[in-house]
Parts: sequence; C-alpha cells; structure tokens
Amino acid sequence: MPELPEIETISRALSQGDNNWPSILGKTITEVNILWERTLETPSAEEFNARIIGQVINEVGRRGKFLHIHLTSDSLIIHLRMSGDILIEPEDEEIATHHRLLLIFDDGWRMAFNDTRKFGRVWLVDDPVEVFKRLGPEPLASEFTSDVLYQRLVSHRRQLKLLLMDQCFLAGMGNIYTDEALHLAKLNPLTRSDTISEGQAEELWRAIRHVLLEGIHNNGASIDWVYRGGDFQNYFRVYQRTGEPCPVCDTPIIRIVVGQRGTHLCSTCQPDPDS
DNA sequence: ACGAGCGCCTGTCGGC
DNA sequence: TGCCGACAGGCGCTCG
Repeated sequence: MPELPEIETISRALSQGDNNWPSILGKTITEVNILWERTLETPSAEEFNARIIGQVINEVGRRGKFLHIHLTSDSLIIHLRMSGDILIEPEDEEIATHHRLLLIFDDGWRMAFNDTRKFGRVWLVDDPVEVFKRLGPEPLASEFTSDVLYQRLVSHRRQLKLLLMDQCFLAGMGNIYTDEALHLAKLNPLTRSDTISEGQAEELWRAIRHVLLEGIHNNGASIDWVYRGGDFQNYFRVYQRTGEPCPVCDTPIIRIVVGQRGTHLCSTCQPDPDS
C-alpha cells in the first residue's frame, strides 16, 4: 500500500475522526477477533488477546510506513504492506471478506484491519524500538536536511531508486513517491548514489519533501481497492502513466524494471546516466 | 556492499 | 468463454 502519506492520512483519521467515524482516542479494547492468524507478527494469538484486552487507546502516530497506536502499557504497531487498510465501523456490521483482525471497543465501534493479500503485519510490544530500530530518518523531520541526504547518498554506491526505497536508508518512501520524486528532481532511477552532486542532492531532498507533502495534502493516493480516501492519484506525473506525455516536456513516459519493481520515468527529463 | 530471485497472497486485466 | 501470464502502493530471505 500505502506509503508515508497514506499512513499519515490514516493516522490522522483515527486520532481526529473523519466523515465516517469518530476518533478512537480514549476507547477501551474489550474484545479481539483474529480472522487470519499470520497477521500477528508477535506475540502469539493467546498472548495478544490476554495482553490487549482492557487497554485504552491514548495516541495514534506514524513512523515511516508503520502505524503506531499507543495503548495503556503497550504499543500496537501495524504495517499495511501492499493491500492493507484500517476501518472504524459499528461492531455489529457484517464482517467483510478480507478483514483479518478486529478490535472491539467499549462503545459500539470496532477497528478492522482489512488486507486482501495478507502481507500486512501487526505487533504488540512494550517497547516500539523493537520494531523501529532499523528504520532510517523521517523524511519530513527537521533533522533530515539536504546535507544529511547528501552525506547518506555518497556513503553508498547504489542505484538511487533502490536506495530511496530502502527503509533503512529513509523511512516512508515506496514505489509511487520514489518515481514521482526522481522525476521532479530530474534524476534517473539507475543513477549511482555516489555520483550525485551536492546540488542534485538538494534538488532530490526538495522533491522528496514536496511529493510527500503533496500526497498528505491530498489525503494520499487511492488505487483499486486500497485506501479509498485520497486524491493524489489524479496528480501523478509519471507513476502508471506509461505512454502518456511527460507533464514537463511531453516526451512519452516509459516503464522499466528496477529491483523487480515497475519504474516510470521521462527519458528526456531523466536521462540515463550511462549515455 | 550490492542486487537479483523468490516467497508470501489475492485479485484484475489483456491476449489468445 | 476459459485459461494463462503479467502485474499490483512491500519486505525479508538467500545467494552470487
């Protein structure tokens, strides 16, 4: 799924409420329904049940692409992977086909983790660092400066696209926002990270922050069945626009494969580093 | 250190 | 119509 802007959108919708549901802050978890056991990364189903019941939701946040729900004494951490979504619904509603985990609250509402492809994972831990320890910087944090990005880029010799999508390098970028940022920065996805200039790193830094903020502003992107709240898909410059004109120069967008992921670019704006 | 290949899953779409 | 491969917003693992 969902990349940083989509998780941020969901996080805000959970803590503030939205058109379809109230805020979940202050609700007490009274019952659990585990519909696909492998959704639980840790702990076991039995321990999950025993530990989470009775805990109150105090805060909802985000780290990279992880949703972080702060409970009375534990952290409930959710990764939506490719097809996950979170919905708040009345507790007596019929259970949808792809619901994998339900948390039932004390006031008639429940939280559903819906995940068609079953790649999503949930952790219940007392210390969130257990899950977050390997993550790179938050791209929207003030500490993540253009110079930090430059230093990190030149300390590796990797293709830009693969590095930007590596969550240890930077937390939150996925296939869509990486393609969009590289186009905005006029950089080819195959460019080796150690060949980049300070000026190019600054352009890339601006582009990353620009596309992420643009995504958040539009409540994320909605594709197919996945998170249906946002509009950003209407503003894609290159992603899934193969054959359509580049918004900058009208050259048809091409699709290549980088790291087994479909990659969209303009061959004029983002010339191949080897040619 | 780096990147390719594969597994994990379900669903849709286009070609034959 | 049915079948079959390609592809889909992610990531962890193994293997050169």
